[in-house]
Formats: sequence, C-alpha cells, structure tokens
Amino acid sequence: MYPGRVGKPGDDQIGVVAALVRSAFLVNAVYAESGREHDLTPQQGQLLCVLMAQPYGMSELGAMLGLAKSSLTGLVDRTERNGLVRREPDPQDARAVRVALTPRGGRLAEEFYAETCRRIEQLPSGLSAAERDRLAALLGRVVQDNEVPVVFMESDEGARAANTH
Amino acid sequence: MYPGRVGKPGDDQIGVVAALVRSAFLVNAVYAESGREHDLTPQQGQLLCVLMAQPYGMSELGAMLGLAKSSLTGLVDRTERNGLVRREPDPQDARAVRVALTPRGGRLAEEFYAETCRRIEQLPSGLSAAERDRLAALLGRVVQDNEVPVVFMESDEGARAANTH
DNA sequence: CCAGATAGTTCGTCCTACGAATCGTCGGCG
DNA sequence: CGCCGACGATTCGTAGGACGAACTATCTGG
Repeated sequence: MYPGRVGKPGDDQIGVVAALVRSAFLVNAVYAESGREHDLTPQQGQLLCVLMAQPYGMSELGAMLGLAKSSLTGLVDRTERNGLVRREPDPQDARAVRVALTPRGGRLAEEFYAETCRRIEQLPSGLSAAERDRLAALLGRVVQDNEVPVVFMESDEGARAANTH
Repeated sequence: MYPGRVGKPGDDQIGVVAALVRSAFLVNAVYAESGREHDLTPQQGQLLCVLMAQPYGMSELGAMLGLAKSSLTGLVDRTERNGLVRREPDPQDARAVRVALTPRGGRLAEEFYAETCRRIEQLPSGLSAAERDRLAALLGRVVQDNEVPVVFMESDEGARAANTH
C-alpha cells in the first residue's frame, strides 16, 4: 500500500515513488544551476524554453506552466525588462497579447536549452544506451499518460533548431 | 550527440532528456498541489519530509536541500513560526542547532508524505507492475549514481519510522 | 446594443533565495 | 593558557516568485 514496490522478498530496490521524487530533485537542481550560468532564474529559463517552440498568449502560458494569471504577468514583466521576450498585440484580439522571444532571448534560450540538455544527459550516464532508451520509453509513457504540457522541447526539434544537423 | 536517442530510424519516442524534464515538472506540480492541501509550501513540505527521518543541523539541511545558509534560516524560521519544527540546542556544540519536527509537525509530515506518495503513485498508473518495477530500477540507478540526498524517504523506512515509535 | 465572458494588469501579501556582514563558539597551535 | 582562524548560524537588504481580489478593456452571443 505504500509506494509502488512489487514486493519481491529481499528486494532492496528503491520504490518508484522515491525514484520519481528524487530524480525530479536532480532535474530541478540542473535547471537552477544551468540558469545561474546564464543569469536566468529557473522560471525564466522555463519560460524561454516554452517560447522556443512558438509565441503564446498569457493565458496559454499560464495553463502550460500551471501559474495564475497574475504570476504570469510578473514573470513576463521581469523577463521583458531583461530584454528576452516581447509582448506583441494579437492581431485577432485587441485584449490579447502574444509573448515572443526577442532575438537576444532566442539566442539565450538556445544556449540555456543546450546547456540544460547537456547536463540532464549526464544524469543517466551510468546507464547503457539500451537502458537509457528503455528509461525514456517508460518515462515517456508516464509523461504522455499524464498529459504534461510541452515545457521542454522534443530533442530532435531542439537538435534541428540548434544546429541543423 | 543530443539527448539519449539510440536513433532507431523512424522511432518516434521521446528523448531521455525531455522525459526526465517533463516528469520532473509533473512531480513538482504534485508537490505544490499536495502541499496546498495541507497549507504547506513545497519547500516546507520538503523540509518536513527530510526531517521525518531524523533531526538535522542547519548546515546539513542546507547541503541536502542545496540551499544557502541564509535561505535555510528563513525557511526554518517560517516553518517554526507555524509550529511544525523546533530548534533544539546541540548538546555537543553550543554553536549548532538541531532542527526537529514538533508533534504537530510530525503528524502533518506523515499526512503530507502519504498524500504525496498517493499522488505520485498515480503518475505511472498506465504502466504494468513489472514496468513500474523496471522504471524504479532504472531511475533508482540514476538517483544513486548522482548521489541525490535523501530528500524523500524510502517507502518502508517511512512505514517503519511511523510505526516503531 | 447590451450583458456576461474573456485577456491581462494592478495591488497587497507572503514566501523563497542569495550574498555580505556579523556574532558567538570551537579547537588547534604557540 | 590564550589567541586566532575556522565554523555554525543569524541578520539585513534586495530581488524574484506566487497568489487572490479587484479592475479595465475588449469581445461575443442573444
């Protein structure tokens, strides 16, 4: 009844729950550290990563990031003040606003994204390629089953945008 | 060289990197929501979870949680003000302090921990028991390879700590 | 054409996080 | 023994983050 142990007797493996929580802790730390290197707070970094895909309205951003409207206003304010994003009027709707990366914001986003990828990729470096693949497959299903918003680009989108390989 | 794809052609699986980042996003959301139900910020909830295992000194906590000393002082201040933790003098060292759960803090920690476990456990509900087990094994190795501090108890430690008192 | 819904902002409050400066204690070395 | 540097922790100032309630302006269905 406690975290997802399948209770093989004598198994001394960590539970799924603890594994998920602690790996999230790792990822959070990477975000923080990676952000610090580019003078970004984790939240601003996340915002840039979301906007790499395309511009979004404030409400859309709020829904994706799980933030209240007023929180978004502040986050975009500060990021805009740093010259990384821009509020553009929505041509269809005079109330609405589209938040887009500035050129400088775009460059910084690429750097931050690449750096973060690099660091995150180190985390499972103890696993074989096949194991990493299986981990990706399993976690990927968890992510999809729970309909996580695209807060971090698909890797090959990223790879293509970053270096057109 | 980008995120751990093993590049089977036509594979349309998410990359390890994106999977890790997005699952972390999920876990963060759970922490926030679970905390809200118990009038805890995610940070205070995390503090309580760490202290469930045993009391710690401020410096130890800072190291485990990855926070600067001054950040810890504030976090413990606020949590203490809410009556959830207590600063006890360290008998060996008059400079040091041991932070421990109050009875009320202990109860709240158990509730928060159980609720969080319950919710996190739901995340991989689309996986079979065997798959969850494999996910736990893989993520567990990542966590251990990266020496993640025990920011979330082992499940059976939790059960034991709760009962053997 | 108007009433209600919708998009965003403002305001006040509290929490989070940090570095620099500070204070008291500890311990080793002369 | 006494001192001084290391160490544990707090204080202070600053800046960011998150929220709800109240507000403005626009949009849209009837």
